[in-house]
Amino acid sequence: MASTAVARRLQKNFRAAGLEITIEQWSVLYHLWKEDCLSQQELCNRTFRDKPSITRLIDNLEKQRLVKRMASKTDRRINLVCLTQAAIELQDLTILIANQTMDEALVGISKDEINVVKSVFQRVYDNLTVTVSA
Amino acid sequence: MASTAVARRLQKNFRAAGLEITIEQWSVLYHLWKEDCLSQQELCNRTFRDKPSITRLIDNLEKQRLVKRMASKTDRRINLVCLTQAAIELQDLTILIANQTMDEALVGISKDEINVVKSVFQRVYDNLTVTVSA
DNA sequence: TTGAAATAGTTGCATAACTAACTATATGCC
DNA sequence: GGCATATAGTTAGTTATGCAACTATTTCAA
Repeated sequence: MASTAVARRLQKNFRAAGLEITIEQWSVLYHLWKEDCLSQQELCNRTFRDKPSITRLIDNLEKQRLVKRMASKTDRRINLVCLTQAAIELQDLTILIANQTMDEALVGISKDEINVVKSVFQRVYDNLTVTVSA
Repeated sequence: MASTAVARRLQKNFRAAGLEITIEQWSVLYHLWKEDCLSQQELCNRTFRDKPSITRLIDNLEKQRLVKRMASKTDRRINLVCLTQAAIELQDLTILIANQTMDEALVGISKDEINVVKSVFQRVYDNLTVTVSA
């Protein structure tokens, strides 16, 4: 319920600022702002989504002219997903809104507590996803 | 990513046990096991979902003959959602699987850490949803 | 070198979420 | 009594997720 509440609030704050992107689309853009022109597979890994989800998120981002698929020159199976100028211009405002939303959510919560939560979640993630090699 | 990993693992464990229910359906049943024959609105409140989501979850649960909508005798606007015998029989097994899944997820995590996480999430939830009355 | 297996991406189908608009019933004030 | 308003639930449209099956391309080993 807490995570749903945060997601709803972030979406609401995007809309209030006139931004027509979903938080899922934003999470893809976020990784492209850190490193542009990633393959769809690399976006799957970094956003923890499966391939069909990324295919359709990129479809919608392309419709909104926020990214473009570019064929890789070295491997013809690969699409590189690259930001458009419009998407580059969204970066500062959306990250500001995301930070403000986290501030709203984290009122009264200490750095130490946040670190405990992060550490617990990392271990939960590892418990369920790290495979032991023989 | 941690919460998605837990959700995926729980769904996988349900399937492995031959259970054809989604975790969203399970979360509705969970509240009905605690108190049967709730209105759809009450299920909205308890599961933190909106009304259309509950309408369709109940549609699907009815198709699978796990719940029945019964007209309220005191207020004709209200559907009471009641468990069938088949759903009552699912309770023990699914709660066992859910507990086992949490055990898998929480390996190496202390009670104190869990309490910090719960407390932080309660405050995040309150920060975003509790409205101050004048 | 050729053919099996691996990798990258897409499509189809089912379920679920959010918003907005809608119907039906109940409440309450004048 | 009658009308405005509130409440309970449904429907329609868009986006997103998971799974399975599919195509295209690359890799690698017999």
